[in-house]
Amino acid sequence: MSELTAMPVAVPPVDKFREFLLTKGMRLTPEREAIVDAVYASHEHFDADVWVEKLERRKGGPRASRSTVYRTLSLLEEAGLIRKVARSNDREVYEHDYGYPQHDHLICKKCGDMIEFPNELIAEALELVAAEHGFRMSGHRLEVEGICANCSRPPQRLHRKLDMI
Amino acid sequence: MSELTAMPVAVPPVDKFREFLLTKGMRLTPEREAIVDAVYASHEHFDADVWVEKLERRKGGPRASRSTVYRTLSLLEEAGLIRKVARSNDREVYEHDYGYPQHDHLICKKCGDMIEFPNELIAEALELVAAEHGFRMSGHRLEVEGICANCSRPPQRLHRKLDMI
DNA sequence: CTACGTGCAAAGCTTTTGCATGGAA
DNA sequence: TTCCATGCAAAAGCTTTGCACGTAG
Repeated sequence: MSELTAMPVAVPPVDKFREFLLTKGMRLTPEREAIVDAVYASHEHFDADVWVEKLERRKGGPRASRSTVYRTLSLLEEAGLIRKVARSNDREVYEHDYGYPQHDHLICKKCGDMIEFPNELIAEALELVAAEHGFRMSGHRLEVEGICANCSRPPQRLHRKLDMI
Repeated sequence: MSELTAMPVAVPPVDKFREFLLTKGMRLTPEREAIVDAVYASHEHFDADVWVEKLERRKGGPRASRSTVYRTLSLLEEAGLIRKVARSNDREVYEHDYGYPQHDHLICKKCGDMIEFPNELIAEALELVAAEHGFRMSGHRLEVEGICANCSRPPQRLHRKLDMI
């Protein structure tokens, strides 16, 4: 997630989450808080296993079991804090959906890289389509598949000068 | 798949498939043919299990095992005859990608209905984005999520006249 | 005292794979 | 004879769930 800049947010994710939980009569436990913190510590894409690995046998700080991680990710999604962007290696890939501008992804079939791009144009087009169909749109998932610039470039030698001889 | 009209195709799917298999040194077996026929018998969306159920213990006509169905669907996808459109109930959902105009889907979270819409605008936007990034696009998958017109309409009585009293 | 949460292990699912058998070229 | 394919059953992998135990309120 290198191209787009994070937007400053008024309410920190944790608070947003606590709020959401309240409306459902649930609590912000240390485990849940640990997961939100972890997830929002960086803007990288991630899957459930990333946090299971880090939180299950953690030394310092609160731990969280595999079940709790999965359960909490579902809650975070429901709360609108994260969203599923794609599938990779049979795993759901998530990213922040709060405090971050709308975008979609070009996914390289070769190296697996995910390139973000802002999607205003597409979002507008979708608004139109939805309106036409009386469809109350709540979100979308767009995965564009292909080969990225790097991977489609023919392999080059490290020392360009040699080519000029 | 009710909104868009099928386009007449010069080469029938089976032939297209046979052609594809040839280039890979593979054969069009009765099992494979049965699966293509089944898949192209209607324009409905489908998942692997649909055909496993129908073909595994079929009485008349050629059968095909679960493995063969999965393997053949992969081949059909590779051949460009079908494509994955979405996931539903943890299953990949496919549709025809040959002899059918390009489109994407509005998916109703309530009734699960998938509404197709032509996607020229979006395709164009994607061409642009891809070009900007030197990305060689080979396809995309767009799932628009929300509530369809039917499901968002408040429940109505069958006899409208009663409402007019 | 009641309701919500956690962790563990087991179950659930779809999809993939190894392997022996069978058949086309 | 030599590959390619099939079918069966087992494996793989992620994700979900049942259950007993804790604990906040």
